[in-house]
Amino acid sequence: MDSKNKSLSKNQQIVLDFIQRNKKPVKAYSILSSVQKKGINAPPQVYRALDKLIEKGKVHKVESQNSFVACKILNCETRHATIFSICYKCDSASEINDTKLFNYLSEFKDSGGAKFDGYNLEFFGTCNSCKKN
Amino acid sequence: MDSKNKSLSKNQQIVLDFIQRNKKPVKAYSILSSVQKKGINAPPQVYRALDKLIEKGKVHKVESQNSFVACKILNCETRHATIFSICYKCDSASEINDTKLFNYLSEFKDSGGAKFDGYNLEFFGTCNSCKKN
DNA sequence: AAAAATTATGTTATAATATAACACTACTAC
DNA sequence: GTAGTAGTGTTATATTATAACATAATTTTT
Repeated sequence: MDSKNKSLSKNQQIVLDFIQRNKKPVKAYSILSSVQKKGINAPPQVYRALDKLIEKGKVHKVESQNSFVACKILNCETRHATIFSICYKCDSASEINDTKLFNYLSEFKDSGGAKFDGYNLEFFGTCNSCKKN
Repeated sequence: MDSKNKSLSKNQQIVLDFIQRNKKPVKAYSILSSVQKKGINAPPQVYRALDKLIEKGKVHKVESQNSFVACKILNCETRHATIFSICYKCDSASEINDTKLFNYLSEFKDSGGAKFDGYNLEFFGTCNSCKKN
């Protein structure tokens, strides 16, 4: 077992393993049907695992797709500060790890001068592999 | 009828009127139940109107809430370049109209140097009225 | 180590969100 | 004036997510 996953429960680990095996974001019911052989039988088991994995920063939800993707940033703790680029042709999503943009958004203040607690940014475009085709 | 809404169909106008009357984002089925007296009876009628209103830039979808809000930016044509601040206590959402941030995101390039076609940014925090309470 | 509190699991049922498919109508545009 | 496009109405169904309840495992406190 991965040392950084030590604190995960059985179902959380099963769900995370599956998500990590996929390059693209996966849907909750796709997770469900893929882990039924491991003893996870019903939607609440998947959604509960997802909730905890998101809390722990292991997984992010791609809001515009209702899908879930593993965080590739080592020891990511930023539950609520995510930046994705999403291909509208093939639905692939990759996390953007751009320090300057990250800082810009983290420091951004509302009209009253107060910072926000978090953000979710999704860029839409054509991914490199779809551009070639 | 509002001149800038001239090209809207009957159902589109009914749905937009309802959304505009609400300060907060509204849910599709809440729209449905509110416009049944106007002759809209079924979900597809609402979702089709929403799709067109979004295309026309009159309405934006708040992805993290599955809700819909009227665009307050005059003659907004930016279907796919939205910035919201969302209160996680009361679920209110307001569109942020910050030219500098807008430009920053519009000019942002992926690792291959290509611009994106659009983006959706949602900031999360406590709105001013919830801060007071 | 026993009691209490927290976290996780398993299960059934159902709520909430969204679309497919089909028949028909209205409105452009040439 | 007919061909094409956009809009409407309807039924049924697909997809996404949670409520509610019973039980078990783990951790924390005493």
